[in-house]
Amino acid sequence: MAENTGRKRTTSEPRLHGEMLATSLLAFLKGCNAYGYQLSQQLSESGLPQSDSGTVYRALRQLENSGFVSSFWDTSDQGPARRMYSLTAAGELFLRTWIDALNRYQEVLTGALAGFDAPAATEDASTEEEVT
Amino acid sequence: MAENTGRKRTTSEPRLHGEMLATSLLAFLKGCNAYGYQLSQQLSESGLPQSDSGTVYRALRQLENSGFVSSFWDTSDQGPARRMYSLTAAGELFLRTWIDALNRYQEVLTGALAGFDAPAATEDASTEEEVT
DNA sequence: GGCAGCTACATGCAACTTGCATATTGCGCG
DNA sequence: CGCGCAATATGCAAGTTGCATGTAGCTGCC
Repeated sequence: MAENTGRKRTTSEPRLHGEMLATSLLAFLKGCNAYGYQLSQQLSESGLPQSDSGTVYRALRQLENSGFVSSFWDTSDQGPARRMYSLTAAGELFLRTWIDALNRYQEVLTGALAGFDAPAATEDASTEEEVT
Repeated sequence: MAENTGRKRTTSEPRLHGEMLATSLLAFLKGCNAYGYQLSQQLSESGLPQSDSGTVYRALRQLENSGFVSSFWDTSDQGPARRMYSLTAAGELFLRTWIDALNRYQEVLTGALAGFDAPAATEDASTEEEVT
């Protein structure tokens, strides 16, 4: 049974992944160093969509390959060894650049809504001016 | 020539794709109906990262499969037929929901920056300041 | 001791996505 | 007519992801 493995088209809730996951991780690492399990849990409590822990670990490895984070094995504490991650200078720069692009993106989205809520000749008419 | 097909790891600039591409398209369609070629060009001028036209066409088809846009062939004008897209009610709802999630996402990112510039008691902050 | 359960990380697999090149069709133009 | 643009579509290889599962170390508990 269960001949559906690795499905993507099911009706499961959306998951955080890709660049948004990567940059969220960078953002958390800017606050303080952390390891994967911890970051995975912070994401769960962040109000963002849920993320898969396997995807989180793989995202961290990719960020390391890209030089945006660095890691070392931490065996100083009890329990299984943890891979501690910290943000690099390149990672910080990338994060800032991303936030810039994000602002443009958000302008596109909210700009569309503004045009909707104020109908009446939304052709090329810039109706409102700055009235101070 | 060019025995590199389908590469991904080359040093090309980042491209807009995935959910951010999809929602940008929805946003543009909220302003007015349009066809793929047009949307692809609007994206080029939007200040967002570049996007591949093939990816744009496929994104529009997926949005249609998901019920977020609808389309019909427009042969009213000269030139090759165009597939005109328009936003559906479901698409509008999805767009609003996405924008909500986006705001949380942006709080995470900018919150990290703020916490960095103003370091002080985050969680379990060792409140041991200079106590003499 | 035995062993369930947690922490922490990792991976196999099928389905899905994507960048680039290329194909197709209809039209205007010199 | 041949050329190029407008407009859409697709083939392919490489990359990405959700889910399940596997590994290993430690703790609690009887």
